[in-house]
Amino acid sequence: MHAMTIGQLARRVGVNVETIRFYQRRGLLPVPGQSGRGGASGGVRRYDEAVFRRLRFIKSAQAAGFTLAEIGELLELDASSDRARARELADARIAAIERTMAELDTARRALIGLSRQCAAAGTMPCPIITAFEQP
Amino acid sequence: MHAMTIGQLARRVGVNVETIRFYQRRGLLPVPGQSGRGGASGGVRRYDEAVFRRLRFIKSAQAAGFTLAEIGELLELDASSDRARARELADARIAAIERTMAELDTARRALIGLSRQCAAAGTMPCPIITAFEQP
DNA sequence: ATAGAGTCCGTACTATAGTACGGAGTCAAG
DNA sequence: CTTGACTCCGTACTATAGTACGGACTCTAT
Repeated sequence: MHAMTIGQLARRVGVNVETIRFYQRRGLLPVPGQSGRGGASGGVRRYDEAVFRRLRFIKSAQAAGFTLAEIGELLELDASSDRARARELADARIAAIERTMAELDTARRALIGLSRQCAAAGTMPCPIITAFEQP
Repeated sequence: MHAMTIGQLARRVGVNVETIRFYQRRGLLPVPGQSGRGGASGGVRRYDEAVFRRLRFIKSAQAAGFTLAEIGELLELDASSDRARARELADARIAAIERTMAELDTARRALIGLSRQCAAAGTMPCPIITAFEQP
């Protein structure tokens, strides 16, 4: 199941081929050597399970809200096994997530109330619009 | 309290002067006429309460997760009083917020568990790193 | 009346996360 | 042995939301 081409890898993880190349340029993914038997540098690069897992790692971490820069750092920590720093990053991310969630919840409650008011005809200026004019 | 300069307006709302100019270019804020007594087009533009409220609206809506494009639409709806469309936008935003919150909560729970595991020394490969290698 | 702060305006640049394009080379099947 | 799909690589472009810069002008206070 290993030794995929870039296209197979991309399909398997559900990303664009160009995205993989972009991650390579950013140093997030290794660039395997070409398997052009002979010499110089011809041939198609082959990707193994390790790269697959690494790419999946990037996508999971991204879903957790890490930026590519932070993910890069996590990947380096993997090599250096600096657990304290990894925990630091995780804790910072948890705090950021909690702040974001609180903000989103405020906005959500406000919008739900507004949508209901708006649905109930009668009030003349649209409450959704006017609500945001307050501080 | 009205008839502010752009800098006063910016300070009052807590944005950069350049940001106001940017919103003007995007058509989100009106560009008042210059008050250069005389003629042509010299002088400093003056901003009144209406612009202040509009700018505050933009910032509030943005905090609720609306993009500038959506905010532009909301502002146009204000003029046309298309309540159904405003409600549509609000409801779409509520749904998007709820999806985001669910995702963030999943990530948050995962990170909390990982951070705890990582803190409890013993496990050799850092769990924060390895966890993201799973699907 | 002159200095200094602030404004006007256009253009250019930043960050983040990709997407798209085009030519050259490679690989597998018919 | 050629066709067609895929890959390689560099460069360029996209979207979103601003920031920064520089010269000319205006306004206010001393």
